[in-house]
Amino acid sequence: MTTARTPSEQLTIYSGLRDEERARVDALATQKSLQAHAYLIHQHSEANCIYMLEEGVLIMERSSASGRRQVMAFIYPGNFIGIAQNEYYEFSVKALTDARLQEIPAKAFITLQDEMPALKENVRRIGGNILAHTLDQVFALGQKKAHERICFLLQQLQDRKSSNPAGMIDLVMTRQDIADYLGLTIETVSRAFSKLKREGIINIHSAHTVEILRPDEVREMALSD
Amino acid sequence: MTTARTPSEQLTIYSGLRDEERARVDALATQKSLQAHAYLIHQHSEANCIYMLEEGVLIMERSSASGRRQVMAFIYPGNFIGIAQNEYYEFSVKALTDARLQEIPAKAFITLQDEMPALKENVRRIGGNILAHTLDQVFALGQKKAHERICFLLQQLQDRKSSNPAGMIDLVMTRQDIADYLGLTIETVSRAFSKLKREGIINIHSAHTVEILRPDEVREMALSD
DNA sequence: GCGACCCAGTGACACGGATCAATTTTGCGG
DNA sequence: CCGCAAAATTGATCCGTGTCACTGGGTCGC
Repeated sequence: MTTARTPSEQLTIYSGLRDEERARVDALATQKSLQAHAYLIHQHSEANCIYMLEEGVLIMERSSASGRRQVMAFIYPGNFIGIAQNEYYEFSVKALTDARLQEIPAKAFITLQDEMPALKENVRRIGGNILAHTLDQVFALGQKKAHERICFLLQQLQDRKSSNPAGMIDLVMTRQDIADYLGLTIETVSRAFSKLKREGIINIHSAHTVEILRPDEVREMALSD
Repeated sequence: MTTARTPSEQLTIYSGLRDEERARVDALATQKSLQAHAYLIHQHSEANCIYMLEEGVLIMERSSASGRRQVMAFIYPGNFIGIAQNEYYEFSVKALTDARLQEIPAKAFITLQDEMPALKENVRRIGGNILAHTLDQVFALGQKKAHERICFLLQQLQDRKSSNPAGMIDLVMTRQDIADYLGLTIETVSRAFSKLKREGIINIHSAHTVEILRPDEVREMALSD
């Protein structure tokens, strides 16, 4: 979803649940941890579990037979995986950093929703947010130029609570990951960053740390409505 | 979703419901009809209803302040609108032809799901299909060349039961609609069609009727995994 | 501390798609 | 059936991004 639609308090499956209800959800969950570069999900595998990320950053990607790769999302703490899934995952999920997450069996989770309307409602809304995010991405890929797509990404990262204050953004992912997320090549990503820096819109402290100097212009270019 | 994932029988909110359950859903619905070019939904309006299309073809689009337009989907009979929506619609929906649809108040529909797990499950799966479709579109826009995107669209239209037999496809939409769906210009769309025709992959009977001559090659180019 | 490797940045050039312009075709109202 | 307007096609040219090649910098292992 775009910035304006993002509520300041993060929506989770627990939102608005009573303590005993939370306990029932927690009872289904098991802790899981993941090392950097390890895979959590392989494309086309059965969608047996849903996941909630607690710490670290993951990347969701799809690769085609012809070897092309599209990054669908970067996943940050508080985000969910597999919540709007049918029989099979249609993407892989890999850790960019060491990560810690909760794993919940999909079947049991779905059953539990039948008894807990509040939980069902949370899931529904999370699903809505995921779709909204994906539609924003469609707009960016279909309509935006390279430097605007970069702003689209920067704005998304900025909007996540995990980002540092004062417009400093930590780019955990590589240029290749960014390129595959935005439908560009690494060279074009690099040049777009340079262009934004030349124009004084951002500052590049290191390849993985950029600072937004003119947030209004970044937001303007990122917008899709 | 891609072809392989499309079940031959169409998933609706009624799938697997008992007669008396269907009746309860139907009790919420009101018939609505729409003339060609009329709007059903305006971007940013409150998401009060969900819709099921019974007849005709609709287009789902988003326009930005800068005047750019992205078509998110073409909607055919049996498809749903607004089922994975949060507070506001983030797109407009317009009729391409005269259309007839069922309108169901969102609030009541959500409440009804609390009492009917089978209904809830249908909605969940429809939501999953919508997301899958949107992820396919992300892949196409991010990774595919013009003529491959055209095949992507042709394959989608082919997969809908409403299309005529034997590879004949009726393009209800204009070249501009196609261009805005695929992130191209009308000229590029036109040239891509010509190229596919030149190569003997399709035949163009009229601007709005194309025939797929080599279905395997079309599918191959349309695939995203 | 040195070399190897990986990642990022940049320049030269190529190419696909956008833009601009002209023409043809289609669809529709009279 | 004719005439007009809108839609689609086609050609010429331009521009943004991709491709290829090279360089620099950071990191890790030895």
